[in-house]
Formats: sequence, structure tokens, C-alpha cells
Amino acid sequence: MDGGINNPGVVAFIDALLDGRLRLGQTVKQDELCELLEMSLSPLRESLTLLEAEGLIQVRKRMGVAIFYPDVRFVGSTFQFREFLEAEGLRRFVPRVTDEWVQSTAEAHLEIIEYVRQVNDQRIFAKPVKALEQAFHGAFIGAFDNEQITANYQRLMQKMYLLRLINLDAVNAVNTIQSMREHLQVLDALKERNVDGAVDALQRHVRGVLHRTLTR
Amino acid sequence: MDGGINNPGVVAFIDALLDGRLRLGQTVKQDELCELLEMSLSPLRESLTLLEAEGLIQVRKRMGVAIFYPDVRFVGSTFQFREFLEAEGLRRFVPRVTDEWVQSTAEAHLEIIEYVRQVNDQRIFAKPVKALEQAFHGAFIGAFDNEQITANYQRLMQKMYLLRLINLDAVNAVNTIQSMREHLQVLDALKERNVDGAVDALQRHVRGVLHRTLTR
DNA sequence: GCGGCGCAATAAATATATTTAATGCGCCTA
DNA sequence: TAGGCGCATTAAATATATTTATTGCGCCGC
Repeated sequence: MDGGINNPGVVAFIDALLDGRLRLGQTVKQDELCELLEMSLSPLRESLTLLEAEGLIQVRKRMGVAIFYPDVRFVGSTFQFREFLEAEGLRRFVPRVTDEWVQSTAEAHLEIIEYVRQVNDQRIFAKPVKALEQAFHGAFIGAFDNEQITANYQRLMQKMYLLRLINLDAVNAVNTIQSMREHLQVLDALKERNVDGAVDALQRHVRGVLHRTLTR
Repeated sequence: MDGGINNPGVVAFIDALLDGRLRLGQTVKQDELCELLEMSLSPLRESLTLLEAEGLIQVRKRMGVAIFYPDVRFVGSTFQFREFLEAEGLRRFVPRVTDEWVQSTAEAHLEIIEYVRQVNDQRIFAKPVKALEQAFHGAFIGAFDNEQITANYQRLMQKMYLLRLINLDAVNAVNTIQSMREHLQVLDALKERNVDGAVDALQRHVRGVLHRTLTR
């Protein structure tokens, strides 16, 4: 079960948004989407139901496909849900975390901070940073050992990456390094098996991401 | 945003399962599903992607549509997720609950217990019981005031009703009355604004439902 | 001149036809 | 007789054609 996250049409749609071929808030005809995503109408429409269920589009008779534009409520509920899932996942992760994991994850963070500082180009550091973020946050969610929670979380994170489109300026080296430093604070508390401290640090991090997402 | 819960094809599919026209674990051809659900192939396939994303079916080349049969892991993860969401919703609900709500909800429970005892026929009491359950549990989830959590919860509950199909004998008057009594214990704690007591009672209830779902 | 009704245009929704792919059976060969 | 290759069958996947529905514009009537 992948929660529909790997549906080819959904992936193509998200990619088109991320690389600017589609814009948040835009309305496009189904025919235009077919061309843009290089797929035929039938498989496209099968994906549109998924995107609509996720709240990412609305299919409107005669009007076409209206791509969502995240309002304050949407951003808020996405972050609230994320914080809630990760915080509880983290609580469950603490008793099973190993010193080795904390150690190697912390080292990976120190290395990537240096890497981001040096290349200083979002197009280059984006990919390794994303991989590290997924390993970091994914570890907490994995502690639920619950495929349905994992599927929901992956859909949430897909939305999180779309929310960055609101304010692309914020996706820069300074903010990325700040994020990695916040991760390190979680790791510091994890090293001591300090549950409440780790959860506090995680909440500060998620709220930091929210703030940086919305602040110009 | 309704999370795809109201998609006509999805509704028709769930209804077909609930009234026995389809069975858990069965594999059916898409053509057969078209006939059974009285819809054409195109809209059916648009719904199949939703059902597959929910883990309720697998569409297999050449084989047809394989309807899931809930294994222990699936049941466990569904109940775990539900308990987790409701417990946290309940915590947030306590500070805003009114005496009037507790009072009227408790009365509704006492009335329905008497009603179930008298009619003693699942086909008759199922509907009002379901409405009361939704009002009761929905109040907790509503306390999040988060449309994405609400959408996820509704999908979870849709699955919960399907899980009853594993053991239809368990859907009887005795078990229903037991469920309503467990609700009343939550309400007792709520009346005192006893957060931990209410959460404990809710967890006992969810675990009771799980036990009754699996026990013959 | 203003208001309403109807028609035409457009695009979504659905039904159908075609293509693709997978499986199993049978035949041929070693 | 056994093993493998190929063809035929079946059903999913996709592409296309048709139908339905909505919107806007224009014409007619009041």
C-alpha cells in the first residue's frame, strides 16, 4: 500500500508544479493537462480523482481543473497534522533509538551543513538535503510501525513540498542550515533519551519551518 | 474537501460490500464490477484509483480487481490510528465541552440502550446507533478543527465499518449495548473534566470494539 | 431599452473501440 | 516423455468518439 503517492499521473502533476509548468491557483482544461503531463485523458482522469481527494485540485464542470492555492487554514492544518504525527512518532522512537543512529545522523547533518554552505545553490543541495530530511523525520513516523499512518504522512509531506512554492525565496542556504541546526537540537535531546526535550525541539523545528515558509 | 469519501463509485463499492453483493477477499473483473455497481467503465476506473490508494483493492493486470481481506496488521493499524486520533481529539475537546452537551449526549445514550434492548434487531437499530456513534466520536475529532484530520478520520471510519464484515455475528444487541455503556463511562469522566479519565475510558472502549470485532 | 428565453459553442463526462500485455495451453523438438 | 517456445485467448489499459450539461451571447418580445 502506497496511499496513491506513486500514481504516475499524480507524480507528473506534482513535478509540473514543482518545476513551474503549472502554478498554484491556476485553472487548466483537461485537454491542456493531457498535453502538459504527456498522458491521455483516461489515465489523467483516474489521477484527477486522487488529486481531488487530497484537496490539491477541484474538477469543475465546464471550467476545467482548478489547482488549489493554499490558504492560511490549509497551511495551518497541514502543519498541525504533521507536528502531531511526528511528535507522537518521536515519543515512540526514543525507547528504540540506538547511539549509533544518533551519532551517524548527527554527523550526516554536520556534513550537509558544510556542503550547503559551500555550494550555496539550492538546485544542487536540494536533493541530498531532502534525502536527509526524509531519513530524519521518516525514522519517527516509522516508529509507529503503521502502514496507514506512514501513507498519510507521505501525502502530508508531498503537500509540504508544494507549500514551499508559496515563497520560493525562503528555500535558500541560510534557512536550510537553520533547519539542519534545529534537527541537531532534536538529536542532542535524543542522545540523552530526553523525550520531552526532543519533542520540544521537534516542535520548535516544525514551527520554524512554518515561519520560514510564510515569511518573506 | 471531502477526502474522496463521497465519490459515487467508492460509495457504491462500499455499499456493495456492506450488503453482501461483494465479499472481502474476492477478485472480480472490471466488467463484472461495472454491472454490479451499475456504472460504466470510465467512472469505475476513476473510483478504483481511490479505492486502491485506500488499500481496499488491488487492480491487477489480467487478474481483475482483488478486494482486500483485512489481515491482523491491517486491523491493528486501523485501530491504532483511530485510537491515536480520537484520544488526542478528546484531550482538545475537554476544555471546550459544555455541561449541556454531556447531559444531552448521555441521555441520548440511555435512550438508545433502551431502544436496542427493545427492538433487538440489528437491521432496525443499526442506523440510529451509527448516527449517535458519529456524533459522539465526531465531536472529539472536530476539536482538532482540522479538515485534513477530519478527512482522514472519515476514511478510517469507513474502513472500521468494513472490518465488521469479518465477524458479522458480533454486530448484535448485546455488543451494541456494551459499546454504548463504554461511551457513558467516557461521558462520566467528561462531566468532571477529567482528561486522563476520559482518555482512559475511550481507550478501553476502542480496545473493546477491537476485541468484539475479532472475537466470535 | 431592458429583460428573458433559447440556441450555439465548448468542455466535461461517459461509452465504445482499439491496443497492449499477460497467461495458459498445445504442439513440436530433443 | 519432458521441456520450452509460440500462438491464442482474455482482460486490462488507453485512445477516441459520442453524449450531456453549462455558460454566455444574441435575438426577440414586451
